[in-house]
Amino acid sequence: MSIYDTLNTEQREAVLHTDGPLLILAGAGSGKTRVLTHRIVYLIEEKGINPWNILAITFTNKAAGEMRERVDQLVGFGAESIWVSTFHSTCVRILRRYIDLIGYENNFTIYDSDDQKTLIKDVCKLCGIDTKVYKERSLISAISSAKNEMITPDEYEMNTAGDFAKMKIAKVYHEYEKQLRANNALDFDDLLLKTVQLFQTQPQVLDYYQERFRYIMVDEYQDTNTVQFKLVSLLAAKYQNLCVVGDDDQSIYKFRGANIRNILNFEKEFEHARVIKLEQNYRSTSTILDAANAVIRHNVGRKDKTLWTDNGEGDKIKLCQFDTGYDEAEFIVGDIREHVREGIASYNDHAILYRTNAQSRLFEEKFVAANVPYKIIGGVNFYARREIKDLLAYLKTIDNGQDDLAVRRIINVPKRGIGLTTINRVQESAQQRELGFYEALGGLDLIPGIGRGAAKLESFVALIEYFKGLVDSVSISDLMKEIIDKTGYVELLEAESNEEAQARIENIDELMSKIVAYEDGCEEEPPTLSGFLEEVALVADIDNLDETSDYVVLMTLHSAKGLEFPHVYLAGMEDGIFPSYMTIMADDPEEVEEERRLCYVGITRARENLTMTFARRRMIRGETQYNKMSRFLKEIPMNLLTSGQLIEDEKPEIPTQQAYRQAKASFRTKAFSAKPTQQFTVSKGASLSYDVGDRVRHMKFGDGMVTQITSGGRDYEVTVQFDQAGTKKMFASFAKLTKV
DNA sequence: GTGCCTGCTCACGGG
DNA sequence: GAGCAGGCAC
Repeated sequence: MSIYDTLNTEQREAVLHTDGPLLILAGAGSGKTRVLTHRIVYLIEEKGINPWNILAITFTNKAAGEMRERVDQLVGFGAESIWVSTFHSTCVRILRRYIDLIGYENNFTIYDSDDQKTLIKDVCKLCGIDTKVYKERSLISAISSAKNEMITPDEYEMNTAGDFAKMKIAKVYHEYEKQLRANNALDFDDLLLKTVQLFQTQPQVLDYYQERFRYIMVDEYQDTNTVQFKLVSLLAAKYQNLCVVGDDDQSIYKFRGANIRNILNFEKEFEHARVIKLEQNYRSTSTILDAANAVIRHNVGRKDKTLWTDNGEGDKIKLCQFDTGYDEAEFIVGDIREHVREGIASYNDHAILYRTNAQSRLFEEKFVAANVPYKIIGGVNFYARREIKDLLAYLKTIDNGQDDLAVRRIINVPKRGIGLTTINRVQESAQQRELGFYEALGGLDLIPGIGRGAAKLESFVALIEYFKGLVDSVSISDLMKEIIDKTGYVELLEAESNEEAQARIENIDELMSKIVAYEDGCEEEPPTLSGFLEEVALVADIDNLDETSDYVVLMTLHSAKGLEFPHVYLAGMEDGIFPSYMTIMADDPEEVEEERRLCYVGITRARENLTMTFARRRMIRGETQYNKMSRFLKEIPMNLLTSGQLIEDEKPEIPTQQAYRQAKASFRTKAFSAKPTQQFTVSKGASLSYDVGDRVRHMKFGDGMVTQITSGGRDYEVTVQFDQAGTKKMFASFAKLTKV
């Protein structure tokens, strides 16, 4: 009996098909990871392939680590020389070796989205672009999609077709690229794009990697974008041994460029590609699976497949409605506590999934109050915190003096009396002399008007040079200790002696232990500063999930991809939240389809129990919103559901005639009562051009009907039932509603 | 040059 | 509800 006997027919077929292109359409829970690991083992043990010749690309570092571990358990030796990593890590490794061939230095810096934003701001200032008209966010996303589609600034410029806005974007794109290059920095998209450009312009490098990676496997293929596809095609062009695994129904990253055509057209791109479908689900009960199938069936243009299972029917899916998000959180936390108390399950058997990170807050409150261990994945990234970014900027400055952003971040942190004026003078002088910012500090006497600032700048340079002198002789952790010591960073925080400063110090301690952990666990022979900074740049929040710790996990539906839990709660199942307001309002029906796929992902995370919850009203950014139950819930057949809380047919959200009268009456009594304080509001209210029952228009939410107007102190609180956006409560003076 | 206040904008997802 | 730019006083 061999390890391959445990696979089903299709799985075995996929494992044994080693040569030539192969597309595995693997439904949720169909054992694709098992197939991939067994395939690697088969290549090594049965086909005698050198592990060195195998490349496996996963979606997260965590998945990469797990895959290596599993292969390691199955093969005698050599697992460590298989190259298993994410697209981004793979590219960084290649670029660190060869990027000098396309005009960068090999110790380039990786810019995260914060750095990107800072740089774009600078660029806009430089190009005289008003960021009120052209939002940084949209500029970044325009540039990012261009890069994902491998459109260079020049090409972008040629395709503007006289479109004024596009010409502006082209200008920004040009300048942004110039600055990145000057800073010897790459953004996330560049990591992929530059690697493709490297391969396209340096045939000898491409040939080296084609020879090296004779067998290539790509997981989560449905979420690859155009440039990733190009990368894989280039690498696989010679030997054609490319195996991709994906599920078009789980494609949820269109917003960051994922191109679903990569999976739908695989057979066209790679002729003679073998296609194998894995449709048997080993994870969930049939009830859960039926619900998932029922939901996803509403999408058009998907590869036809139906998941089935011979797991039992299991429990029905619990559907619970609550008054507020607060009640929702309380119920879920209580439910989990009960499971644990009854010994049915442990904390880490439970996951709470939601659409947006902001939803985690209510849960956090309740978990703290209930003293239940929990872990929130995502939200504010550890490495995005100010103190961490500051200290890392020191490391970046020491590692790559060309990274102007890093230098400017720390030149006056902690405060050393170098103000904006001085910094701007240096900046100007640097530009004129075509030097980097830090370089320009070398010739202070050449900078006009620098005056008293010069001495301060000099001592800053001396400090950095001192650190640079340490790099080769001390470890990264010792270097960091020295930075903290010499700058007095922690000392200053200690002096503040408040809770916030204390939290920052704790974060710095955590950074120190992360550095030490890197040094201990580093695979590269001597741990390098660049190596550490790169690991920091490429970690995902989900990489920090530890399944062996006993805590309830909270995360977004996006983060949950690839995971599974016995008990899953899908919270906030409301139109406007999930599917999100933006996608409902979008003209493109594809947007709601992507949300539906996300729902499918969520449902299929559950092994035994699924609970879906929604609230009638909930506070969103300080505003009370009234949402209808999610359209996705209505797509689930009734016979699969049970109501944990009272559920009738959906409660009509539009108040009855009677309620109208009541609302109107209460408006009148309030408005015309004799209380002097309210007299004042009457005069205000008299200017309202609409009344209960009127149709009004809102700039963002569109048209709707006023259902209630109440006096809320200085202003009127108006409740409007919008045609598209649901019911919203807002202050009259802010809402700027017009009668239609 | 620094620190504080205010008002404004922005809130979907992430390597 | 939060973070940030810009204005202002010191």
